[in-house]
Amino acid sequence: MALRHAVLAALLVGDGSDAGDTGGDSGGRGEYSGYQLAKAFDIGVANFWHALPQQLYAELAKLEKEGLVAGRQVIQETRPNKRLFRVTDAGLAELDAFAAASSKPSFIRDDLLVKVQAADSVDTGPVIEQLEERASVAEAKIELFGKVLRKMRGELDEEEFLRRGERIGPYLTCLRGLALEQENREWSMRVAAVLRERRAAHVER
Amino acid sequence: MALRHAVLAALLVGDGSDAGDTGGDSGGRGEYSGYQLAKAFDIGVANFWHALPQQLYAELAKLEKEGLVAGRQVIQETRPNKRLFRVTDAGLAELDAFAAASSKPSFIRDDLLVKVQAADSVDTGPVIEQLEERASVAEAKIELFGKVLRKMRGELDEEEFLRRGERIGPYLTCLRGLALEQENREWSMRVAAVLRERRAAHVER
DNA sequence: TCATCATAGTCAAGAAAATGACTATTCAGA
DNA sequence: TCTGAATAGTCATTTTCTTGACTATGATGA
Repeated sequence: MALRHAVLAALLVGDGSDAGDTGGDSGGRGEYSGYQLAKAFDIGVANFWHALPQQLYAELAKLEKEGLVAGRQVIQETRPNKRLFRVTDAGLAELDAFAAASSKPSFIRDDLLVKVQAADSVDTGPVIEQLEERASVAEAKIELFGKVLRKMRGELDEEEFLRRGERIGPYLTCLRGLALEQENREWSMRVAAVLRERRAAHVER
Repeated sequence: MALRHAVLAALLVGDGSDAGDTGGDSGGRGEYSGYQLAKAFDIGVANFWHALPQQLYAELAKLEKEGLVAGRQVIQETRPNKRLFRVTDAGLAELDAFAAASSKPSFIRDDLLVKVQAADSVDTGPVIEQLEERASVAEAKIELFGKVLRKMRGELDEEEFLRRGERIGPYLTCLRGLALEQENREWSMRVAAVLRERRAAHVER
């Protein structure tokens, strides 16, 4: 019972879609199809919540049945039809209650760290490769986040934006993603270097 | 099929136990009871792999059935009897294969980040409290990790240890945990401050 | 023209994980 | 003497996740 809140939070951000009707302010609430949501999840929310598209579709269906989101069919001619969802007032109330309740400790699971933990007992060759691969993926994400952040804050500088901007939630979580990936890159590169040196020393010996 | 590798990696570290027999080198492999493993997981492995005690017991039983770990009964008079497990050669081979295979992308899930993402639409009061709570928990972990790292490297300084120390895997993962918690603390404090300021501005308005 | 990508989903089986309760014993402290 | 914490586990139910399919259409590129 927790993916639901991530979905609600992601839906709230709204916009970023190419959905025709920009008319009618819905109280800062956006509209997404399951498909769009899946993509938004991938780049934004994935920094703190991982989920597969199938889960999102299933969760949206459940949320609709419970009245926390409202869906409407959009018939398209050039594309398959889709259903757009927006958060209802009940959904907003649910999110508010969630925010007030105590948080579960954060949950992490990382194969690569397990491999590093076992580095003294296994062949480090492939592990080094994976660390370098990860560092370069992190690098790419860092650039992406930089762009996303610049776009979100527009003309304002960061301090200014955080003080007066409307809708800073996604900005703050994106900052976290950025810091995480920077840390990820630093650590991966350092560990790769350490393991490489030790391999070299081992061969010479 | 992945918790198993985290368990194997954790078992390899070994030692830290008060088990009587320190005689007989087992090739750098330690021995743990399920109970001890659960505690070791909590402080060490939990930085990159979260698991409940029940899962560990279940996984140890499976691993034993498959011959990847070997258990032996230890009869105790002052305490309930226990079973100690050590990784077998087959277990080591399994870990090695795992290390060589490609890694799944890391998996993260964090309630508090979901709340921050929704910060523009919910009451931020409780969220601020939770952020501050998290910062202080992170602070405590930072100190703990500092101690653990100092203990692991002994007399040597870090560079020296990473070059010549035996068993650096757990050290490297602990470094990661440290960096993660530092980042966690910085971010939590900053976000709490930003949200506080905005609340204040909102009231004045 | 054929292949493949992007859009927009749905379904079902099986593995894994979370939850919550339950059994025992010993030791320390109120 | 009673309570509660630490040690050392086990069991069963439910929920959640993962895996791997399958259905369509339109646009893009070779």
